[in-house]
Amino acid sequence: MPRENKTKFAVLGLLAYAPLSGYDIRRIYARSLGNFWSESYGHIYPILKRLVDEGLATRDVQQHAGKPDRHAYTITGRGRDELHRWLALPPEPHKERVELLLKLFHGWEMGPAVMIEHVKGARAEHEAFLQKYDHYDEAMAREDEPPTPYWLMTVSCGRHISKAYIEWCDETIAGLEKLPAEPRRGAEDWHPVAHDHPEEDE
Amino acid sequence: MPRENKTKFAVLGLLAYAPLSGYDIRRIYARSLGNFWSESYGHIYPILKRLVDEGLATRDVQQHAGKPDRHAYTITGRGRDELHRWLALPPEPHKERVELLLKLFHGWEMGPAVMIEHVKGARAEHEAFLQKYDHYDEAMAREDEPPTPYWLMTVSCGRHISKAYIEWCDETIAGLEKLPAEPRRGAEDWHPVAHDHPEEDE
DNA sequence: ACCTCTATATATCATCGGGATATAGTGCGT
DNA sequence: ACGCACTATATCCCGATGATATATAGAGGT
Repeated sequence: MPRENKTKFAVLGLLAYAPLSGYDIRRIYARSLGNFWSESYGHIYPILKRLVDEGLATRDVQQHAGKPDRHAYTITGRGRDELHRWLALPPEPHKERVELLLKLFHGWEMGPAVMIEHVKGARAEHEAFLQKYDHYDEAMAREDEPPTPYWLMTVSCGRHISKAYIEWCDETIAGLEKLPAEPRRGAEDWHPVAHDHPEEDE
Repeated sequence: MPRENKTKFAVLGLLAYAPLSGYDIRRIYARSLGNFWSESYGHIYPILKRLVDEGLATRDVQQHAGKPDRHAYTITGRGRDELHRWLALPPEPHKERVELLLKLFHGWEMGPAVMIEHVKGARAEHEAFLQKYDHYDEAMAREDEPPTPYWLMTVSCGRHISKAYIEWCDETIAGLEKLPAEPRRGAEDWHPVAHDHPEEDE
Protein backbone atom coordinates (compact mmCIF):
# COMPACT_ATOMS: atom_id res chain seq x y z
CA MET A 1 0.00 0.00 0.00
CA PRO A 2 1.40 3.37 -0.98
CA ARG A 3 1.96 6.01 1.65
CA GLU A 4 -1.04 8.09 2.62
CA ASN A 5 -0.87 11.82 2.26
CA LYS A 6 -1.31 12.99 5.85
CA THR A 7 -1.98 16.58 4.94
CA LYS A 8 -5.12 15.39 3.19
CA PHE A 9 -6.52 14.07 6.46
CA ALA A 10 -5.27 16.99 8.51
CA VAL A 11 -7.31 19.20 6.17
CA LEU A 12 -10.38 16.94 6.15
CA GLY A 13 -10.24 16.79 9.94
CA LEU A 14 -10.73 20.54 10.24
CA LEU A 15 -13.32 20.73 7.48
CA ALA A 16 -15.34 18.20 9.50
CA TYR A 17 -16.04 21.00 11.99
CA ALA A 18 -16.71 23.93 9.73
CA PRO A 19 -16.22 25.22 6.19
CA LEU A 20 -12.79 26.83 6.09
CA SER A 21 -10.32 28.49 3.73
CA GLY A 22 -6.72 27.39 3.20
CA TYR A 23 -5.60 30.35 5.24
CA ASP A 24 -7.86 29.31 8.14
CA ILE A 25 -6.50 25.77 8.11
CA ARG A 26 -2.90 26.83 8.37
CA ARG A 27 -3.70 29.30 11.13
CA ILE A 28 -5.71 26.85 13.21
CA TYR A 29 -2.90 24.29 13.27
CA ALA A 30 -0.31 26.97 14.02
CA ARG A 31 -2.34 28.22 16.98
CA SER A 32 -3.48 24.97 18.54
CA LEU A 33 -1.39 21.91 17.61
CA GLY A 34 1.58 24.05 16.48
CA ASN A 35 4.30 22.09 18.32
CA PHE A 36 3.08 18.72 17.10
CA TRP A 37 1.53 19.33 13.73
CA SER A 38 1.84 22.10 11.19
CA GLU A 39 0.80 22.59 7.61
CA SER A 40 2.22 24.89 4.98
CA TYR A 41 0.40 26.70 2.18
CA GLY A 42 2.56 24.90 -0.35
CA HIS A 43 0.74 21.71 0.52
CA ILE A 44 -2.68 22.93 1.67
CA TYR A 45 -3.72 24.65 -1.55
CA PRO A 46 -2.95 21.76 -3.90
CA ILE A 47 -4.68 19.36 -1.47
CA LEU A 48 -7.83 21.50 -1.33
CA LYS A 49 -8.01 21.36 -5.13
CA ARG A 50 -7.58 17.59 -5.06
CA LEU A 51 -10.30 17.18 -2.44
CA VAL A 52 -12.76 18.93 -4.76
CA ASP A 53 -11.61 16.81 -7.73
CA GLU A 54 -12.13 13.63 -5.69
CA GLY A 55 -15.54 14.71 -4.42
CA LEU A 56 -14.42 14.86 -0.79
CA ALA A 57 -15.13 18.59 -0.44
CA THR A 58 -16.94 21.36 -2.27
CA ARG A 59 -15.69 24.85 -2.97
CA ASP A 60 -17.68 27.96 -2.27
CA VAL A 61 -16.31 31.33 -3.38
CA GLN A 62 -17.46 34.21 -1.20
CA GLN A 63 -16.98 37.72 -2.50
CA HIS A 64 -16.32 40.71 -0.29
CA ALA A 65 -16.24 44.17 -1.79
CA GLY A 66 -12.64 45.10 -2.45
CA LYS A 67 -11.11 42.16 -0.53
CA PRO A 68 -9.74 39.15 -2.37
CA ASP A 69 -12.22 36.31 -2.79
CA ARG A 70 -12.51 33.90 0.06
CA HIS A 71 -12.54 30.24 -0.97
CA ALA A 72 -14.37 28.28 1.69
CA TYR A 73 -14.30 24.48 1.46
CA THR A 74 -17.04 22.25 2.85
CA ILE A 75 -16.61 18.55 3.55
CA THR A 76 -18.92 16.09 1.77
CA GLY A 77 -20.36 12.82 3.08
CA ARG A 78 -17.69 10.87 1.22
CA GLY A 79 -15.05 13.20 2.66
CA ARG A 80 -16.26 12.43 6.17
CA ASP A 81 -16.21 8.69 5.45
CA GLU A 82 -12.65 8.98 4.18
CA LEU A 83 -11.66 10.89 7.33
CA HIS A 84 -13.19 8.24 9.59
CA ARG A 85 -11.41 5.48 7.69
CA TRP A 86 -8.07 7.19 8.30
CA LEU A 87 -8.75 8.08 11.95
CA ALA A 88 -9.40 4.40 12.71
CA LEU A 89 -6.05 3.33 11.19
CA PRO A 90 -3.23 2.92 13.74
CA PRO A 91 -0.72 5.78 13.41
CA GLU A 92 2.41 4.89 11.47
CA PRO A 93 5.51 4.54 13.67
CA HIS A 94 6.83 7.99 14.15
CA LYS A 95 10.28 8.94 12.81
CA GLU A 96 11.93 11.89 14.45
CA ARG A 97 14.75 14.02 13.11
CA VAL A 98 16.17 16.01 16.00
CA GLU A 99 18.94 18.24 14.76
CA LEU A 100 20.17 18.92 18.29
CA LEU A 101 20.82 15.22 18.87
CA LEU A 102 22.55 14.82 15.52
CA LYS A 103 24.91 17.66 16.45
CA LEU A 104 25.44 16.27 19.94
CA PHE A 105 26.16 12.82 18.46
CA HIS A 106 29.07 14.39 16.58
CA GLY A 107 29.98 16.55 19.58
CA TRP A 108 33.57 15.50 19.99
CA GLU A 109 34.46 17.03 16.66
CA MET A 110 33.76 20.39 18.32
CA GLY A 111 34.33 19.94 22.03
CA PRO A 112 31.76 20.48 24.78
CA ALA A 113 31.63 24.31 24.87
CA VAL A 114 29.61 24.63 21.66
CA MET A 115 27.34 21.73 22.62
CA ILE A 116 26.57 23.33 26.00
CA GLU A 117 25.30 26.39 24.12
CA HIS A 118 23.11 24.23 21.87
CA VAL A 119 21.61 22.34 24.80
CA LYS A 120 20.97 25.58 26.66
CA GLY A 121 19.14 26.84 23.59
CA ALA A 122 16.91 23.77 23.56
CA ARG A 123 16.20 24.23 27.25
CA ALA A 124 15.06 27.80 26.65
CA GLU A 125 12.88 26.66 23.77
CA HIS A 126 11.04 24.17 25.96
CA GLU A 127 10.69 26.67 28.81
CA ALA A 128 8.94 28.91 26.29
CA PHE A 129 6.65 26.04 25.28
CA LEU A 130 5.65 25.47 28.90
CA GLN A 131 4.84 29.15 29.26
CA LYS A 132 2.73 28.99 26.13
CA TYR A 133 0.78 26.05 27.53
CA ASP A 134 0.10 28.08 30.68
CA HIS A 135 -1.20 30.92 28.52
CA TYR A 136 -3.57 28.42 26.92
CA ASP A 137 -4.98 27.63 30.38
CA GLU A 138 -5.60 31.30 31.07
CA ALA A 139 -7.22 31.84 27.69
CA MET A 140 -9.45 28.81 28.20
CA ALA A 141 -10.54 30.04 31.62
CA ARG A 142 -11.61 33.34 30.04
CA GLU A 143 -13.62 31.75 27.24
CA ASP A 144 -17.23 30.70 27.66
CA GLU A 145 -16.94 27.50 25.60
CA PRO A 146 -14.93 24.77 27.31
CA PRO A 147 -12.28 23.28 25.00
CA THR A 148 -12.62 19.69 23.83
CA PRO A 149 -11.04 17.07 26.12
CA TYR A 150 -9.11 15.87 23.06
CA TRP A 151 -7.37 19.18 22.62
CA LEU A 152 -6.51 19.29 26.33
CA MET A 153 -4.85 15.89 25.94
CA THR A 154 -2.59 17.14 23.17
CA VAL A 155 -1.58 20.12 25.29
CA SER A 156 -0.86 17.78 28.20
CA CYS A 157 1.39 15.73 25.92
CA GLY A 158 3.33 18.89 25.09
CA ARG A 159 3.82 19.59 28.77
CA HIS A 160 5.09 16.08 29.53
CA ILE A 161 7.54 16.17 26.66
CA SER A 162 8.88 19.65 27.38
CA LYS A 163 9.36 18.85 31.06
CA ALA A 164 11.28 15.71 30.10
CA TYR A 165 13.49 17.68 27.70
CA ILE A 166 14.27 20.28 30.36
CA GLU A 167 15.28 17.59 32.84
CA TRP A 168 17.49 15.96 30.23
CA CYS A 169 19.01 19.32 29.26
CA ASP A 170 20.00 20.01 32.86
CA GLU A 171 21.61 16.59 33.26
CA THR A 172 23.36 16.91 29.93
CA ILE A 173 24.73 20.39 30.56
CA ALA A 174 26.15 19.14 33.87
CA GLY A 175 27.69 16.16 32.07
CA LEU A 176 29.21 18.31 29.31
CA GLU A 177 30.76 20.66 31.85
CA LYS A 178 32.73 17.77 33.34
CA LEU A 179 34.22 16.82 29.97
CA PRO A 180 37.76 17.97 29.01
CA ALA A 181 37.56 21.15 26.95
CA GLU A 182 39.60 19.87 23.98
CA PRO A 183 37.81 18.59 20.92
CA ARG A 184 39.07 15.22 19.74
CA ARG A 185 39.20 15.23 15.98
CA GLY A 186 39.49 12.18 13.81
CA ALA A 187 39.23 8.73 15.30
CA GLU A 188 42.23 6.51 15.71
CA ASP A 189 40.73 4.12 18.20
CA TRP A 190 37.00 4.27 17.65
CA HIS A 191 35.11 2.87 14.74
CA PRO A 192 31.38 3.37 14.67
CA VAL A 193 30.98 0.44 12.29
CA ALA A 194 32.33 -1.95 14.89
CA HIS A 195 29.36 -1.46 17.20
CA ASP A 196 26.86 -4.17 16.60
CA HIS A 197 23.47 -3.37 18.06
CA PRO A 198 20.32 -4.94 16.69
CA GLU A 199 19.01 -3.05 13.71
CA GLU A 200 15.29 -2.81 13.57
CA ASP A 201 14.50 -1.36 10.23
CA GLU A 202 11.91 -2.04 7.59
CA MET B 1 19.71 32.35 3.91
CA PRO B 2 18.47 29.24 2.13
CA ARG B 3 17.88 26.04 4.03
CA GLU B 4 20.83 23.76 4.66
CA ASN B 5 20.67 20.18 3.56
CA LYS B 6 20.98 18.30 6.85
CA THR B 7 21.69 14.94 5.26
CA LYS B 8 24.87 16.46 3.90
CA PHE B 9 26.14 17.12 7.42
CA ALA B 10 24.83 13.85 8.81
CA VAL B 11 26.99 12.15 6.15
CA LEU B 12 30.04 14.39 6.69
CA GLY B 13 29.75 13.79 10.43
CA LEU B 14 30.27 10.06 10.03
CA LEU B 15 32.96 10.42 7.38
CA ALA B 16 34.88 12.50 9.92
CA TYR B 17 35.53 9.27 11.85
CA ALA B 18 36.28 6.85 9.07
CA PRO B 19 35.94 6.28 5.31
CA LEU B 20 32.51 4.72 4.79
CA SER B 21 30.16 3.55 2.07
CA GLY B 22 26.57 4.71 1.64
CA TYR B 23 25.41 1.42 3.02
CA ASP B 24 27.55 1.87 6.14
CA ILE B 25 26.15 5.34 6.76
CA ARG B 26 22.56 4.24 6.66
CA ARG B 27 23.29 1.27 8.92
CA ILE B 28 25.20 3.28 11.51
CA TYR B 29 22.36 5.76 11.95
CA ALA B 30 19.76 2.99 12.07
CA ARG B 31 21.70 1.18 14.81
CA SER B 32 22.74 4.05 17.00
CA LEU B 33 20.67 7.25 16.62
CA GLY B 34 17.74 5.38 15.00
CA ASN B 35 14.96 6.93 17.07
CA PHE B 36 16.20 10.49 16.57
CA TRP B 37 17.87 10.51 13.20
CA SER B 38 17.68 8.30 10.17
CA GLU B 39 18.86 8.52 6.61
CA SER B 40 17.57 6.79 3.51
CA TYR B 41 19.49 5.61 0.47
CA GLY B 42 17.38 7.87 -1.68
CA HIS B 43 19.17 10.80 -0.18
CA ILE B 44 22.56 9.39 0.85
CA TYR B 45 23.75 8.33 -2.61
CA PRO B 46 23.04 11.62 -4.38
CA ILE B 47 24.64 13.50 -1.47
CA LEU B 48 27.80 11.40 -1.63
CA LYS B 49 28.13 12.28 -5.31
CA ARG B 50 27.66 15.95 -4.52
CA LEU B 51 30.27 15.86 -1.76
CA VAL B 52 32.84 14.60 -4.28
CA ASP B 53 31.80 17.27 -6.83
CA GLU B 54 32.20 19.97 -4.19
CA GLY B 55 35.56 18.68 -3.02
CA LEU B 56 34.32 17.81 0.47
CA ALA B 57 35.04 14.10 0.11
CA THR B 58 36.96 11.75 -2.17
CA ARG B 59 35.76 8.48 -3.58
CA ASP B 60 37.76 5.30 -3.42
CA VAL B 61 36.48 2.23 -5.23
CA GLN B 62 37.60 -1.01 -3.62
CA GLN B 63 37.23 -4.20 -5.61
CA HIS B 64 36.57 -7.56 -4.03
CA ALA B 65 36.57 -10.65 -6.18
CA GLY B 66 32.99 -11.49 -7.12
CA LYS B 67 31.35 -8.97 -4.73
CA PRO B 68 29.99 -5.69 -6.02
CA ASP B 69 32.44 -2.80 -5.81
CA ARG B 70 32.58 -1.01 -2.52
CA HIS B 71 32.57 2.78 -2.81
CA ALA B 72 34.30 4.18 0.26
CA TYR B 73 34.19 7.94 0.77
CA THR B 74 36.86 9.86 2.68
CA ILE B 75 36.37 13.35 4.08
CA THR B 76 38.74 16.11 2.90
CA GLY B 77 40.10 19.04 4.87
CA ARG B 78 37.47 21.32 3.34
CA GLY B 79 34.81 18.76 4.19
CA ARG B 80 35.88 18.81 7.81
CA ASP B 81 35.84 22.62 7.84
CA GLU B 82 32.32 22.58 6.41
CA LEU B 83 31.22 20.08 9.08
CA HIS B 84 32.66 22.24 11.87
CA ARG B 85 30.93 25.32 10.48
CA TRP B 86 27.58 23.52 10.62
CA LEU B 87 28.13 21.93 14.04
CA ALA B 88 28.73 25.39 15.53
CA LEU B 89 25.43 26.74 14.12
CA PRO B 90 22.52 26.64 16.57
CA PRO B 91 20.02 23.91 15.60
CA GLU B 92 16.99 25.16 13.75
CA PRO B 93 13.80 25.10 15.82
CA HIS B 94 12.49 21.61 15.57
CA LYS B 95 9.12 20.93 13.93
CA GLU B 96 7.40 17.72 14.90
CA ARG B 97 4.64 15.91 13.08
CA VAL B 98 3.13 13.40 15.48
CA GLU B 99 0.40 11.49 13.72
CA LEU B 100 -0.96 10.14 17.02
CA LEU B 101 -1.63 13.66 18.27
CA LEU B 102 -3.24 14.72 15.00
CA LYS B 103 -5.62 11.78 15.27
CA LEU B 104 -6.30 12.46 18.93
CA PHE B 105 -6.97 16.13 18.14
CA HIS B 106 -9.78 14.96 15.87
CA GLY B 107 -10.81 12.28 18.36
CA TRP B 108 -14.40 13.25 18.85
CA GLU B 109 -15.17 12.42 15.24
CA MET B 110 -14.54 8.80 16.24
CA GLY B 111 -15.25 8.50 19.93
CA PRO B 112 -12.78 7.42 22.64
CA ALA B 113 -12.64 3.66 21.98
CA VAL B 114 -10.49 3.95 18.85
CA MET B 115 -8.29 6.60 20.44
CA ILE B 116 -7.62 4.38 23.46
CA GLU B 117 -6.28 1.73 21.08
CA HIS B 118 -4.03 4.28 19.38
CA VAL B 119 -2.64 5.55 22.67
CA LYS B 120 -2.05 2.00 23.90
CA GLY B 121 -0.12 1.35 20.71
CA ALA B 122 2.12 4.37 21.35
CA ARG B 123 2.69 3.20 24.92
CA ALA B 124 3.85 -0.20 23.68
CA GLU B 125 6.15 1.46 21.17
CA HIS B 126 7.88 3.48 23.87
CA GLU B 127 8.14 0.47 26.21
CA ALA B 128 9.99 -1.25 23.38
CA PHE B 129 12.31 1.76 23.02
CA LEU B 130 13.16 1.62 26.72
CA GLN B 131 13.98 -2.06 26.41
CA LYS B 132 16.20 -1.33 23.45
CA TYR B 133 18.10 1.29 25.45
CA ASP B 134 18.68 -1.30 28.17
CA HIS B 135 20.06 -3.68 25.57
CA TYR B 136 22.49 -0.94 24.56
CA ASP B 137 23.75 -0.82 28.15
CA GLU B 138 24.36 -4.56 28.15
CA ALA B 139 26.11 -4.44 24.79
CA MET B 140 28.33 -1.59 25.96
CA ALA B 141 29.28 -3.46 29.13
CA ARG B 142 30.43 -6.39 26.96
CA GLU B 143 32.54 -4.28 24.61
CA ASP B 144 36.14 -3.35 25.35
CA GLU B 145 35.91 0.20 23.97
CA PRO B 146 33.82 2.55 26.09
CA PRO B 147 31.25 4.47 24.03
CA THR B 148 31.62 8.21 23.58
CA PRO B 149 29.93 10.34 26.26
CA TYR B 150 28.11 12.13 23.43
CA TRP B 151 26.40 8.97 22.30
CA LEU B 152 25.42 8.14 25.88
CA MET B 153 23.75 11.55 26.09
CA THR B 154 21.60 10.88 23.04
CA VAL B 155 20.52 7.54 24.53
CA SER B 156 19.69 9.27 27.79
CA CYS B 157 17.51 11.72 25.86
CA GLY B 158 15.63 8.81 24.35
CA ARG B 159 14.99 7.40 27.81
CA HIS B 160 13.68 10.68 29.18
CA ILE B 161 11.33 11.17 26.24
CA SER B 162 9.99 7.63 26.23
CA LYS B 163 9.35 7.71 29.98
CA ALA B 164 7.46 10.97 29.56
CA TYR B 165 5.36 9.51 26.74
CA ILE B 166 4.48 6.45 28.81
CA GLU B 167 3.37 8.62 31.73
CA TRP B 168 1.25 10.74 29.40
CA CYS B 169 -0.22 7.63 27.73
CA ASP B 170 -1.35 6.25 31.09
CA GLU B 171 -2.98 9.54 32.09
CA THR B 172 -4.59 9.89 28.70
CA ILE B 173 -5.98 6.36 28.59
CA ALA B 174 -7.52 6.95 32.02
CA GLY B 175 -9.01 10.23 30.78
CA LEU B 176 -10.40 8.67 27.60
CA GLU B 177 -12.05 5.87 29.57
CA LYS B 178 -14.07 8.44 31.52
CA LEU B 179 -15.46 10.03 28.34
CA PRO B 180 -18.94 9.11 27.07
CA ALA B 181 -18.68 6.41 24.43
CA GLU B 182 -20.60 8.27 21.72
CA PRO B 183 -18.72 10.07 19.00
CA ARG B 184 -19.90 13.61 18.44
CA ARG B 185 -19.92 14.35 14.75
CA GLY B 186 -20.15 17.75 13.20
CA ALA B 187 -19.91 20.87 15.30
CA GLU B 188 -22.91 22.97 16.06
CA ASP B 189 -21.50 24.81 19.03
CA TRP B 190 -17.75 24.75 18.60
CA HIS B 191 -15.76 26.73 16.09
CA PRO B 192 -12.01 26.23 16.05
CA VAL B 193 -11.56 29.59 14.33
CA ALA B 194 -13.02 31.40 17.31
CA HIS B 195 -10.14 30.46 19.59
CA ASP B 196 -7.62 33.23 19.65
CA HIS B 197 -4.29 32.11 20.99
CA PRO B 198 -1.09 33.91 20.09
CA GLU B 199 0.33 32.62 16.84
CA GLU B 200 4.08 32.35 16.76
CA ASP B 201 4.94 31.57 13.23
CA GLU B 202 7.64 32.70 10.86
C1' DA C 1 -0.84 63.05 5.11
C1' DC C 2 2.43 59.43 5.02
C1' DC C 3 4.45 55.24 6.41
C1' DT C 4 4.96 50.88 8.51
C1' DC C 5 3.32 46.88 10.50
C1' DT C 6 0.01 43.28 10.96
C1' DA C 7 -3.60 40.44 9.28
C1' DT C 8 -6.24 38.42 5.54
C1' DA C 9 -5.86 35.64 1.42
C1' DT C 10 -4.29 32.71 -2.69
C1' DA C 11 -0.79 30.63 -5.20
C1' DT C 12 3.73 28.64 -7.15
C1' DC C 13 8.60 27.08 -6.99
C1' DA C 14 12.58 24.77 -5.70
C1' DT C 15 14.45 21.82 -2.77
C1' DC C 16 14.57 18.67 0.93
C1' DG C 17 13.20 14.14 2.70
C1' DG C 18 12.01 9.22 2.49
C1' DG C 19 9.52 4.80 1.20
C1' DA C 20 9.36 1.50 -2.55
C1' DT C 21 11.72 -1.04 -5.62
C1' DA C 22 15.29 -3.16 -8.86
C1' DT C 23 19.52 -5.61 -9.09
C1' DA C 24 22.97 -8.92 -7.56
C1' DG C 25 26.42 -11.71 -5.25
C1' DT C 26 27.64 -14.29 -0.73
C1' DG C 27 27.06 -17.28 3.07
C1' DC C 28 24.20 -20.13 6.07
C1' DG C 29 20.91 -23.26 7.60
C1' DT C 30 17.55 -27.02 6.46
C1' DA D 1 18.20 -27.35 -3.85
C1' DC D 2 15.88 -23.62 -1.89
C1' DG D 3 14.97 -19.80 0.66
C1' DC D 4 16.63 -16.27 3.71
C1' DA D 5 19.41 -12.70 5.50
C1' DC D 6 23.06 -9.64 4.65
C1' DT D 7 25.99 -6.62 1.86
C1' DA D 8 25.82 -3.07 -1.60
C1' DT D 9 24.53 0.56 -5.14
C1' DA D 10 21.15 3.11 -7.37
C1' DT D 11 16.76 5.48 -9.04
C1' DC D 12 11.85 7.00 -8.92
C1' DC D 13 8.03 9.28 -7.25
C1' DC D 14 5.74 11.66 -4.13
C1' DG D 15 5.30 13.96 0.33
C1' DA D 16 6.62 18.04 2.95
C1' DT D 17 8.02 22.84 3.45
C1' DG D 18 10.42 27.35 3.40
C1' DA D 19 10.74 31.22 0.27
C1' DT D 20 8.53 34.28 -2.46
C1' DA D 21 5.02 37.02 -5.28
C1' DT D 22 0.76 39.50 -5.20
C1' DA D 23 -3.18 42.24 -3.09
C1' DT D 24 -6.03 44.72 0.10
C1' DA D 25 -7.57 46.63 4.65
C1' DG D 26 -7.03 48.54 9.02
C1' DA D 27 -4.36 50.09 13.12
C1' DG D 28 -1.00 52.91 14.92
C1' DG D 29 2.80 56.06 14.91
C1' DT D 30 5.29 60.47 13.32
